[in-house]
Amino acid sequence: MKKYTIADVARELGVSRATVSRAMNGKPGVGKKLREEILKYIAVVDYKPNNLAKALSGGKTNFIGLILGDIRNPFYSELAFHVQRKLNSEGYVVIILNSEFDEKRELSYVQMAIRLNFAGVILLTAQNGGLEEMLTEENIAVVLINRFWPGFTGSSVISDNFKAGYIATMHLLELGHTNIGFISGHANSLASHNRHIGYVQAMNNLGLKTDHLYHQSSDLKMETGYQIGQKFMALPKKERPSAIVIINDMTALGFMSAIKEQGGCIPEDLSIVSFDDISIASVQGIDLTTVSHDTTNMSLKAANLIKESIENPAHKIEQIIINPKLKIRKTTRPYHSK
Amino acid sequence: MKKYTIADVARELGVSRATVSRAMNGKPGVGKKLREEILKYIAVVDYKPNNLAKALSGGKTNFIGLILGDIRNPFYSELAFHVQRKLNSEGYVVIILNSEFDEKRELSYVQMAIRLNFAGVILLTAQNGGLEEMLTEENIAVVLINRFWPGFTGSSVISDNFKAGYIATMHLLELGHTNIGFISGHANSLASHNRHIGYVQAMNNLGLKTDHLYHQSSDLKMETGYQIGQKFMALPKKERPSAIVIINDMTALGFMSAIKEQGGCIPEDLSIVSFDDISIASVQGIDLTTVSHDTTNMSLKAANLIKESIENPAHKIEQIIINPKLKIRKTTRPYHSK
DNA sequence: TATGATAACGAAACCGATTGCGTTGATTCG
DNA sequence: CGAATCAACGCAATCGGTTTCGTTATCATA
Repeated sequence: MKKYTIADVARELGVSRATVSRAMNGKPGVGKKLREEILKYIAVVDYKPNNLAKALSGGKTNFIGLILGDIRNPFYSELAFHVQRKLNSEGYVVIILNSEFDEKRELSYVQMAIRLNFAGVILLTAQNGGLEEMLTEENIAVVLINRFWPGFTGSSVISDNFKAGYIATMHLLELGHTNIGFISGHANSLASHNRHIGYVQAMNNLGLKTDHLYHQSSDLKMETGYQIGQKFMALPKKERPSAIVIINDMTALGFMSAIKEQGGCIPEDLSIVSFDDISIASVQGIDLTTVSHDTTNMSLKAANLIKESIENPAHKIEQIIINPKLKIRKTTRPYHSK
Repeated sequence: MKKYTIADVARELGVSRATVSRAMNGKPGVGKKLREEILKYIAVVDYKPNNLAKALSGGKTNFIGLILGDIRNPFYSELAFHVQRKLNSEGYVVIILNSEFDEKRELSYVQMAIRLNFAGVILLTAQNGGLEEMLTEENIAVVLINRFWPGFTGSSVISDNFKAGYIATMHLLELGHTNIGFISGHANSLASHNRHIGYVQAMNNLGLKTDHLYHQSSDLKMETGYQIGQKFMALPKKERPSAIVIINDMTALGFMSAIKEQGGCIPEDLSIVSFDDISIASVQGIDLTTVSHDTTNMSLKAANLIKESIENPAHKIEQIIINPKLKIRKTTRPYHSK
């Protein structure tokens, strides 16, 4: 595989490198005939410009960073998959970065992205660290998913998390549950916050107070859900709620696993509804009742937004809201006392 | 965030850029005292060299490509997570690339990696396309996971897939099953091939022929497993095996889901053992009997191997074999006729 | 026909690093 | 004390592109 450089192409064709560059990039300053000749030659020898050099001079790479919490969480990996597929087909290279929900790591990734002239970053993690000032002044496109901060001037795609929390809770209320617990996510997560508000709202609508109800928080991992589940089973029965809204499917999976392991039955003893609708939520034996965000759609929207804001600097800023849908499966059932 | 360049640092310190470069990279040609002064200054202003420029001149980036089939598959995402974490901590940026099991895409990723002066690539996908000649001559480190080709001169880490197939099958045989089916993976996958050989060997040891037994193949996706499961249930009962060895957990999950949906019971009607031991395999309600490869360990080994072969060109080539372990859970049970 | 405008192209600087080579100064040795 | 040696450093080329600016050729217009 011989590596062609722009100098090779220029030499072979007897023109200057500048001309080849202009011809490739569709810039004026090259005659129609010569341009065609150059493009044809480039196609024949399969010359591809070196993106590193391009970035060094031109300012931007074709790299897009996708910063997320943990790629092992199917919700993230499904999003990442579709974002990557879409953006690849548009000529970008997407770089998945696991922050592990650590603000420091997230920050250092963003710094790297800026230093390496990434064309853009998509921020998916829940934190809201000191990224604002850093990102707004820099020449880098930013798209937020399920996240926002005051004064953010880019585009974003957000699931209507308030509604998600609301419909999840309403479903349980309609089944007759009143003692409904909540397991939230990271303290500074917008998604978690809004889902909780939706939950509180739904409860309040029926005159139910949530202050003293069961409340835990998870870092979204299955293991953590498992631990919370173990502690739950250690509770006296009368202190247990009859239903719980859980911040994400993975936590719910771990939680349910602990419950069943200790002899608990779902949904007989406890109804559960969570969020994300990851693909395994629907397998038989799991059958998780959960709120779906239409991950594929979210990914595509985010990919389009970042593409747009990179390629068309004067694009209009959009804030896309994804409509969550409740998928009723088998982890919820009508309330029955005792 | 002011962007420091090496020229800034040099100017501030009143030395040449060359000296700064040499000081940073631990190369001779700088006095002890001056070197310390430079390093201190660099630390204070938090200057980080631009990797793009570095790559352009020096030849190598600190990028390592990780080419895999589909990040949505937990087996891959778990591997990717640990590889990335380890290599990050060593100063590399790992770029996850989804081939979607398409040889063409895999090829184009490898070309990209070469063109962009990636320090190395880790190949995880099952294919065996025309990568050999391309990779061997290029100045790029290569590590193979669960994959090999004749004449490959790099390091690799491979699960003992023959043994994996063997112990999976032996487990079923010991439970009294004799009519044992097999669902394999991609046709050109080494892992799939060797697991199948292990299966055949175990069967043959007991004088059992496998020629006319149930045999399907999957592309490792859950949906595909589901489809295979549906077709399975359409079979007359007497044509169904009493146990099946399935190439990976995700296929097994989909398969089992279809079985249960159609009223089948596992393990009562059908015993199943698969491979990978992804984290959800152990949740209550799934309890998949599966063969574990110690993913974390595989990842770490692979990360170390590529680091070694990048940083120490005269490294000795290693081929690490991972010992698979059977995790017996609840999808297998003794054979009972009718 | 002379003049000005415009399009097409090349020369060279530049992006931010690394590195080969040349120069300087100090040290060592005869 | 003079010469050789060597460590320490600066200069400038280089990587592979882009972009500014200047030059030349072409064409239209007066």
